[in-house]
Amino acid sequence: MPELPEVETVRRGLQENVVGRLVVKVEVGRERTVRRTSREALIDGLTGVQILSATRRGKYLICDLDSGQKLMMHLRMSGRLIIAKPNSVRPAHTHVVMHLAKSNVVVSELWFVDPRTFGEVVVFDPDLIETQMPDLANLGVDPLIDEFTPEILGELFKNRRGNLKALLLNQHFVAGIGNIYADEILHLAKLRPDRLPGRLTHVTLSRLHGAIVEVLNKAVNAGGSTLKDTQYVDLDGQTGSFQDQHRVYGRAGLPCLSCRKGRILMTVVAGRTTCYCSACQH
DNA sequence: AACTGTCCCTGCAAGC
DNA sequence: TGCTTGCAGGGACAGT
Repeated sequence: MPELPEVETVRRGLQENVVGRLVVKVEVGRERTVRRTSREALIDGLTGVQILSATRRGKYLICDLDSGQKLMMHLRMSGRLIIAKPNSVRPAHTHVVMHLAKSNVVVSELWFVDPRTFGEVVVFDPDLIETQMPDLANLGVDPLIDEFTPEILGELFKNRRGNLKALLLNQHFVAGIGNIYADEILHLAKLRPDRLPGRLTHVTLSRLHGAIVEVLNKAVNAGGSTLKDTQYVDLDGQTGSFQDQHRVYGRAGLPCLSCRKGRILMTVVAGRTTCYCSACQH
């Protein structure tokens, strides 16, 4: 599933292939992908507009447009952004197509492909972010962009109920972590996913902080994770390779690669399938 | 206020 | 073999 490392890999592809291009034509297939506004709003907001930047916050992709508006794209479960030559055969579930020009020559198409249709594409006015994009406006700390220290993590977790995994998954605290990386982070930090976050010691908070930064950075360097069911690929259709470094996700019943004593258990925590080591996570 | 459960949607795999 | 069923999951929203 696209989480922070996959979205960052896609962002780099946008930087390379889309920034500086002029959108000359926009097609919207399924209206559900543009449900936050409308088909007309997306077409009007993008046609004849130049894309100036490609940034990321958590799992959100945001592009500055020369109209003063911003483009937001979210891949959610199964969304993919693909760069293609003009008039190529499109895969099933291609819901938005942007025709991109360089020096007034159409050079490529950007496809938003999304089988499960949870993803979305929207053009919004940055002055209205609080009302139009409350989820984006209230996003938590991005661990690879914002200042992020064990102390900041401690402040975020102070007096919280629930469990560690639920907090890691909550985008209002730390932004960008999904189910796979939450499990990998907790395993590296040697913390049980159902552990209560109330009074973590400074040492524990430092370990968790270090694990968040390390896992996310390593995954970005590996181009993200491509799983069997979701077929995540970057803008050029390349798969990621971090799945080869997963130590708990998808390894239920197998021995722990870290401590070599425990087995990887599969349970449900925070309503999500959760894998952790029976021996080395406390 | 802050947490948990349900829903949205499709493709795939397991089971009968 | 061919159907049905269940599961996967990010985030909004409803419920507690």
